[in-house]
Amino acid sequence: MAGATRTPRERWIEEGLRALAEGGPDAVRVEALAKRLGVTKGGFYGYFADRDALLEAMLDAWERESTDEVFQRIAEEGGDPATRIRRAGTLTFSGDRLLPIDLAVRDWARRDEAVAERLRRVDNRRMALLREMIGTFCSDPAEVEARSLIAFCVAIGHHFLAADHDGLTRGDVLTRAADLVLNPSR
Amino acid sequence: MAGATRTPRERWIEEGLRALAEGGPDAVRVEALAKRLGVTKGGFYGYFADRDALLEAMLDAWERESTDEVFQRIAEEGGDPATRIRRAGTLTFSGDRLLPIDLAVRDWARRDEAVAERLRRVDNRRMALLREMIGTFCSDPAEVEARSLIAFCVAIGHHFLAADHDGLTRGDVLTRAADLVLNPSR
DNA sequence: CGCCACTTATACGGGTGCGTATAGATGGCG
DNA sequence: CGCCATCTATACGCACCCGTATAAGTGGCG
Repeated sequence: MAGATRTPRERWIEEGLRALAEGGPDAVRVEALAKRLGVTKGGFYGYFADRDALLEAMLDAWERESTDEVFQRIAEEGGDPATRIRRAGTLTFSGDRLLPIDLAVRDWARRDEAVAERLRRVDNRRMALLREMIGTFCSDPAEVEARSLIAFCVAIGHHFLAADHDGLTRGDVLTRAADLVLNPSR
Repeated sequence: MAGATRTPRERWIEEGLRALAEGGPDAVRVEALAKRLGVTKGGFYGYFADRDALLEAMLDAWERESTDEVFQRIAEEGGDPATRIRRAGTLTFSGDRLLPIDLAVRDWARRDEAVAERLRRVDNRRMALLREMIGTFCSDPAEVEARSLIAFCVAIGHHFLAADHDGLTRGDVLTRAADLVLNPSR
């Protein structure tokens, strides 16, 4: 039918990331992506050797997007330490786009060593940012590391928690928790 | 070949949970389980209407095992608040058995509302325990909630983190983090 | 021992998905 | 206009998996 409308490589990657976010790696199926793109899988194998090649390309895109781009925007804008930490968290863990992908990758990494290696690179850059920020008000290196780990764990972990908070909203409790972790006087 | 060796319902559930822990819900396949059990799927449908029935039974078993049994053992043994929190964490999140299942269920719950509902029940019981323990040294309800959330998020979240700690081990940092969260003087 | 209930093996139809092969359609470019 | 590279549709073989039907094997019990 078509031939006019090209379906470039990037579109396959983007649709793959969407599938990953919604259903995990097992949901990334060539024929399903093709259907959502309105084409058949005919052209897919012109861009990718096989399904694994797509998964690699997806991880490449995710890794770049969730480190370089985020860090660039953090650097451009300014603000005090706590504000910058919150902004980094917002950029990475809020948008409807990156967050679900991030969570899916984390679960994926538990079963695939290559994915775990990529996640390590990403997380180490984020932890470096946290250390830098928290180091501005905390001098004990061990405590800096502990507070950084706590902040990171809360930012990610709360998405895996289903508990209620007895009248309080999750947002309320998170705000209070951030005060405890990111406030020198506590 | 056999007929002597029965493959009771519980064995299917157990093998299903193992598959869930290793590969997520999509890895729970009737024929694959049968192969690992050394039988064919012939007998499976005598115990379960279909694959979904097995998944339900698996979740039933997990829910009971990770609440009632853990809480019973916590109650039997004693100890001060912080010790009991740590013991609860140890029972649930350490053993090689329950932990991977727990993490897999958490990711599963992001995509299945019925699973999320079960997880909510489990997490609420765990949060209640945390509140009780932390309430013994902290009087502000909002702070109790915040500290409880932090403790829970760290216990779960650190398994989804791949960051290194610059000379320190993850265990070192976790110990320090626990001090910060579970210590009244901090 | 010999029957019966229970468990299991085997075979089948239907469905989905991967990767390949091949033919058809399109748009740019000479 | 007409050719060619590029993208696309279709069809195929293979493999996996679900759920069902049916036959064969086992142990317990009379």
